[in-house]
Amino acid sequence: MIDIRLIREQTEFVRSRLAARGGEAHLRVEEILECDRERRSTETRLQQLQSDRKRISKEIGARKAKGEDTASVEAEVRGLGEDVARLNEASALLEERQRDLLLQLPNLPHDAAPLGEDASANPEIRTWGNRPDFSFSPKSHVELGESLGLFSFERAAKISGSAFVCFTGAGARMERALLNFLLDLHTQQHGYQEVSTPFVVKPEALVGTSQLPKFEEQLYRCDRDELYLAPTAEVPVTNLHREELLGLDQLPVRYAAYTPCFRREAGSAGLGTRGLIRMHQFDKVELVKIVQPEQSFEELDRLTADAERVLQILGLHYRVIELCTGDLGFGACKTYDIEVWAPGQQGYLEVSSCSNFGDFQARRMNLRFKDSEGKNRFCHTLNGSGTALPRLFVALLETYQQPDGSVMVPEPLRPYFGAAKMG
RNA sequence: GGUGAGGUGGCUGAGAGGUCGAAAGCAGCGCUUUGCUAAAGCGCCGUACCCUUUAAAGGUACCGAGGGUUCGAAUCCCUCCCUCACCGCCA
Repeated sequence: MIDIRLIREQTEFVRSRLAARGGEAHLRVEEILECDRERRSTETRLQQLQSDRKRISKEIGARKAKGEDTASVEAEVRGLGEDVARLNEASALLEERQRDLLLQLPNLPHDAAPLGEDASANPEIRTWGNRPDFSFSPKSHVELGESLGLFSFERAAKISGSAFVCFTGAGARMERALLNFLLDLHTQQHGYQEVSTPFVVKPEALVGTSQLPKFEEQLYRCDRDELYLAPTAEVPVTNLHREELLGLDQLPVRYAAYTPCFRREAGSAGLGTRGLIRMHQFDKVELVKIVQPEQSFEELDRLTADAERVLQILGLHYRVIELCTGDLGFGACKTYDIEVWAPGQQGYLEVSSCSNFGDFQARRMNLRFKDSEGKNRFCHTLNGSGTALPRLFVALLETYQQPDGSVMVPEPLRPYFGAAKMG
């Protein structure tokens, strides 16, 4: 959520930053300011009336204490009550409307974010490793996995429909191996604390991290209980500290968490044809940080490096791109995507998206800290995948496939997987 | 699911229709005194919003949430949420 005072006082700056995203957000600014003006003038009138009422009521108390008659004064103040109630209602309505409008507004891109309209304008920041050479034509993970009996889409479809998968045998074991490998790496070598949260969350939590109110159609909802399936661990983990006032000594908070992620993928066509790449449910290890504002960009670089380390250890070629203003997610002010090379796809797959949200989420969830001068300020929040499991699985299968259709397991995974190859 | 007890500032905890934004204690900040890994005394010390300015002053609201009664609600009434205890059910 953007600070209404910033919008009020630096209107042109806000408008131009929003315009850099493309879309229509910047066209809403005038509407918000109009609502803000009306709200404030209503509040001022209300408060004047309340002040009058309070003064007179105190006088009544004082007179009664002296045993004087107060009937005439009471009659005088009685009429005020209705006016107060009316203005109170109007003011509450305007405040709610202003909040709704602000919740619909995306974050301002960071000043240094590259300008651009869409993904084609995302600059490549760096690459690591090289595309592997094959003496044969590399197969897709779908073909490899199904012939090795690692997973089945057909069986998953029987129980849950399309775009679900059931890992089986060595595939199920590899999923579990990757999970343990990732959590161990981040908690033992990168300084994250492991948390295991509920997977089902309240709407307030989703408002806090900004999936709601705008992206409701992407979420699985349990209507009877007003709960949603978490689309990413970002939601439960960041909201762990909602409505809190943290001490400086508690920062930075660094969490690593495994959760399944549930996404309706409404509007995505041809979902079922791409194997493990886009599914309604997938596993992910997420990294989340809550930090002081002064440190958030440095922490973003470290977060990205921590996620990259996964691919380096597994020997997978990847590149890092930065999202341009037009491709930036709703709540992010700066984002790096990590894309791993998938030989069977002859393309890069996004396995991690590392973002700094500035105080955008913290304002929504009222997450603050007490700074060294004793002032309460909003924290900055960050998150990034460390990493998504199925796409990592895809890259491993396609990168380490052998001519005979078996797949070598990279050395660091062997203790977790329990064997040197699949098949 | 049932019964009971509770939800008050960063924390602990009083208050039971008017002078209560709310005692006291702890923590924190400042000063004083004495001195070595500290003690005592005094003072300050909630948040949000509004107005005016951006320095200070002022105003309004906030005692789990939302309604109601009243000239006036932390205090009385209703609904809901949460916490704790016991019982029931159950991985």
